[in-house]
Amino acid sequence: MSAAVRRSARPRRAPSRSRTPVVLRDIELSLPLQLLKAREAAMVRFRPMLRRHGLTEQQWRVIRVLAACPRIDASDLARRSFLLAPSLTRILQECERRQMVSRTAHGSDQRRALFALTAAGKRLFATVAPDSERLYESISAQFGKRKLATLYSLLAEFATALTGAVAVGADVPE
Amino acid sequence: MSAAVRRSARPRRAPSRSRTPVVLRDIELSLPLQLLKAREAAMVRFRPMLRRHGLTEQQWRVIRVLAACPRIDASDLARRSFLLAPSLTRILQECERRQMVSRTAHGSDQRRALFALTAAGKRLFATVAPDSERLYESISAQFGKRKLATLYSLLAEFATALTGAVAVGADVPE
DNA sequence: TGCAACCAATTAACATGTTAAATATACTCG
DNA sequence: CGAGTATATTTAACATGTTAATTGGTTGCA
Repeated sequence: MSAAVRRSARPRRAPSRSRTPVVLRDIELSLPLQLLKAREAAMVRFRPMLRRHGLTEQQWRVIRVLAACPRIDASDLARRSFLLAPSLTRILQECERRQMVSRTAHGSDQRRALFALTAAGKRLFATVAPDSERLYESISAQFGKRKLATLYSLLAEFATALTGAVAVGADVPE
Repeated sequence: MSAAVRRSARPRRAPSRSRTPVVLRDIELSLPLQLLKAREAAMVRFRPMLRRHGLTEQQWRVIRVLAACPRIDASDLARRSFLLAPSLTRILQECERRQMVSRTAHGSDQRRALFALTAAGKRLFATVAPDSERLYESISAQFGKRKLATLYSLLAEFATALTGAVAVGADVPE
């Protein structure tokens, strides 16, 4: 309240916009932060389910990609699961140790390694996938399929606008 | 090419949708992943700038909040900077060590600690903020202010729809 | 052929994310 | 007042994020 008193005692001036004070826009207008919050709102639902299956979010991303792309090399796997190479190295080591993923040599290029789901890995995927679908559907229903589609579209546009335009893309083959 | 040959040799069938195979929707339809990609598209621009100033993304989040809320306690700071308490503990320790942030006791509640920017912390903020604004403006211009506003709005709706509805909110005062 | 530039994957080092447990202080109600 | 409960912060332990450096293998080309 004393603030209000002091305010009325101050000389009036136009509603800001005169100087350029060293005041950053409110942190609520940080897009990275809002993207993080939205992501966390979703992950809060997925994480406990994955945890019950003994998986981290990133391990599950790897398994999902491997379920769709058998015998993929580490670089492609990193690109598709959107993980950095050092993270992927550790994750794959753990997945191999737990016999979910197998590694084989790449015939012609000895630098590369090829990865695939083991039988146990496939079983795990088949077990987790329905739970994942259920959660996704419930989120989709709660938020609205229409709005969800719009959101996807805007996110893709945003990523394209920022990366595609400056050729920072992750998808430049050959 | 041999794949194309084999494909044409296969018996034709309706475009799926008959059984319910253990095939999760394509990973490109993972909202958490798309949110992460969009966020990364933006962070790729901010990180090098922050790094030049010797800051991590999270340290900068803390400093921004402190610049707007002098003398805030750790719980509020965690909420507003969207950091988990253990992360915040470590970040604040480092910020104190570097004399950017000071810690004082909370008069009535000895459990709490109050934090504020030091003079050096304020100078740092004043130095970094304009760079941050510039990058934000360039992103805003590149993506389009109209679309950016729509995106913000959808993200907020999404977070509210998912957390507000189940009272997982982070903002329940008193 | 041989070396220089390049490339895939890993390692290193440090910061943060995530969950659970520990510590210390505050509150509450008998 | 005091045991029991709740809250604020920290610590612990492990997984991942981030950048830089390293290790082996490949390729182009003199």
